Amino acid sequence: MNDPDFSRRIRDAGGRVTAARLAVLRCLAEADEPLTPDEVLEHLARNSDHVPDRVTIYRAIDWLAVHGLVRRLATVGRAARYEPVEDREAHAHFQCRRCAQTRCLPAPTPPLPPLPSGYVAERVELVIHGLCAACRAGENE
Amino acid sequence: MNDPDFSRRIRDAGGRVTAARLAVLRCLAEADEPLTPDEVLEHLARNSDHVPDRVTIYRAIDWLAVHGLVRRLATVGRAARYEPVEDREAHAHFQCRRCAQTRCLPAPTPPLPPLPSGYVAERVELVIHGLCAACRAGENE
DNA sequence: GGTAAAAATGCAATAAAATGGCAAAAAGAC
DNA sequence: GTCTTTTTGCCATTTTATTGCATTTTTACC
Ligand SMILES: [Mn+2]
Ligand SMILES: [Mn+2]
Ligand SMILES: [Zn+2]
Ligand SMILES: [Zn+2]
Repeated sequence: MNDPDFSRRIRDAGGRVTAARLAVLRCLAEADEPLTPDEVLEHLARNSDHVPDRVTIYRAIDWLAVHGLVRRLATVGRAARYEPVEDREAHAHFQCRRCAQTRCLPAPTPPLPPLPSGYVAERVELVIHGLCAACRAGENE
Repeated sequence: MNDPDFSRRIRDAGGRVTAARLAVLRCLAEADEPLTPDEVLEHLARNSDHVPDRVTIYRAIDWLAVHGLVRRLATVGRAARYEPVEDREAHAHFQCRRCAQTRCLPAPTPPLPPLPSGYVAERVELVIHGLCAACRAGENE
């Protein structure tokens, strides 16, 4: 599956269309929640034919982020999480403090608050911290 | 300076009042922006008499966070950032993508959006990503 | 299709941030 | 001051990410 849209977006961003970039981008687009680089590697190891090196995944994600095809979320966990930048309006995320699950919420991002002079905003991010349904149910384990 | 209020809050939380906990809590309270554990260590190394071990700082911060005296922010950088939990209403933060400066904004946190059923929110966090005044000025360096 | 230049990759080494184990030290109750 | 429990310091280790460099892949051009 050599999705022509992914290829085009990479080419339009001025980069070379490589197996690693396509695989990473497709992986993030198919996931229904933001993934860590390691989770991307796991997914590719299970579902893909050619599995890129871990460093290549880091570099591919990084390139995609710098060129606006994916975005890195602010997280409380140790690992970074990424999601594809798509048509969908920017939205809020829920982060479970127990299992670190991060999931997209329907809520749109709130409006930009006033900033100190000279500061320029590029993105507004809303993070809800709490317990997911599963963790709440089994909290006393 | 053995601030009785900090001591009391630690004791009320059920812990022992130690030099490290007091120093870390005071450091975060005196800083005007959220700090990383390493920045706390630097501050203490410069301003304090007894400088705790790095691991002790991690453990003190962690204890303070678990007991609600400080809170950990969601960040895009690799290092965690903490700020004291004080009287002040929960507020938004600005994170500079170039220098990683994180600063408190006057804007209060927006209301909680609807969550999937079974999910419980404990905190709402608003993060503004962009460029700080200094980085914007010198962006082409 | 073949060739050359530029960009991307794999692999090993290294760095940054955080955590775990354990004996020694400090804190608090008496 | 003594005793018990908690905390600390030190060292080793883990997790996550980055860097250097030779090799491979991509793309532009013929
Ligand atoms: Mn999302
Ligand atoms: Mn703040
Ligand atoms: Zn959970
Ligand atoms: Zn800046």
